Amino acid sequence: MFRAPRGTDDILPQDQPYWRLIEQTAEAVCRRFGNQRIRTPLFEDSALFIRGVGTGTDIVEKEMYTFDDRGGDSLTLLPEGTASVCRAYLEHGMANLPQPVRLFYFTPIFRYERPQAGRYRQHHQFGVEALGDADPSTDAEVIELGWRFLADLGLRDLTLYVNSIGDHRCRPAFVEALKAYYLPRQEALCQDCRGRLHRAPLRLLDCKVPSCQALAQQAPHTLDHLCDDCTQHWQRLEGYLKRLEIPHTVDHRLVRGLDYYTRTVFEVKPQAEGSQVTILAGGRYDGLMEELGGKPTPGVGFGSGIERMVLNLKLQETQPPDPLPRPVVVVALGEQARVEGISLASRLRQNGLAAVVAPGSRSLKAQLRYASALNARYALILGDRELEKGVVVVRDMDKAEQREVEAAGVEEMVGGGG
RNA sequence: GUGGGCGUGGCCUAGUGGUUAGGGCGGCUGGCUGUGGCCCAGCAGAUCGAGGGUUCGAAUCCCUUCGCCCACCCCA
Repeated sequence: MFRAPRGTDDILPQDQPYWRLIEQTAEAVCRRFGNQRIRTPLFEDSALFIRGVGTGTDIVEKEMYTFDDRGGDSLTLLPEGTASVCRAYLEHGMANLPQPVRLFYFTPIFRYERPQAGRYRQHHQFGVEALGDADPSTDAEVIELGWRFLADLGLRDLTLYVNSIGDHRCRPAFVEALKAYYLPRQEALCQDCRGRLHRAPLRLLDCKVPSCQALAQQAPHTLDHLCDDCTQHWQRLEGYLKRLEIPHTVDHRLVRGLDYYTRTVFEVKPQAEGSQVTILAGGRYDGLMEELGGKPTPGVGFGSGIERMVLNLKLQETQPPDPLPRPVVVVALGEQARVEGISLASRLRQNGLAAVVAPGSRSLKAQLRYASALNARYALILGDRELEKGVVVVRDMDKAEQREVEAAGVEEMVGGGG
């Protein structure tokens, strides 16, 4: 027996209402904010991600699905969404459009990691990017978009965490300050953190080991080490968020895993305790375009995990609307009637109704049972008698009433019930 | 990569060494020779994840392996 590969999932019909709700909500919010949809390929030149995401990151070091195609090119399944969108921006000269260019996308994301609750090797993200504007009002706009999206979805008890991690000018000094703080305290760090001290010092701040958390509490704050421009950017952003009445918590220990972030970073988590719970996260990435070979172009955006939103909707017992129409089921007795039944169903569908033909070679009883199981509004019964008289028996499955109707008049009879 | 839990028909599950592995849901058929939902009956469907071992005898005990889940790492 074949099974879906580890860490992948079939999204079955019963879950589609959740997905539809999320996608429709996202699209509606984007429309209101003036963001347009973009679809990029599922794989890209491997170098795009190596350059964009950063060579030191776990994603690049051990999580990418990379392969050589038959022409010898190294390709990689998207491990995140932003790099592709930036590539498209540069490739299509979007710098010539009014800035910022506001985009959104839905895409599968592939990362080779051990699956667990809320984490998959293939998951799906709704992402938003605003490209070409460095002003903090754009950060605020993107955060507002994400916040409205989650609110419209009906997710409750969410917390928005924000922080600024500075830019290429002030971050090096902060990292030095951080090291200066931690070096004399190495003894107290967990094994992982001793390694981080040299490889990824910022990550010391969000270690979950209690002893490390205690140290992180006292560690230098990024906000105290920002350069003037970054400070001003941060203060203006906070002002906008307050004016927009978007509740947020400043989290000094919020850093992000991808190298390209500058200044603003943010994350949204539900109250529920757990680890794989971030449902939306993003930030500003002013150096990314240049890194990808384009002219320096600022950008800010976020990604949100659709599976995690489905998870949370289910946890809080939100019932998504399920607009499945109740079908009309055609019940045919005998081959002659079947031919007519198939054509009758076809006519109904062309008139916009949902119509299915019950499986043949079954008794009337069994076909009606089938209609019942499909939650049919009407059963249309066709047998030799009806064929002779040129009628169809229309059975109302809810009222358990039925009557003969001229074959030509069936649509009207049944039209309102779909 | 590391640690823990769990693997019995499509789904849920009983069964902790002893005759043909039991039940529920779901599926199909029948209970009217042209009438559903309830009820009743029947049928199909499991080499008890796989391999090896212990034993007169293994779903049950031991070993190995694979898979799933959860957690760490990291992330949406």
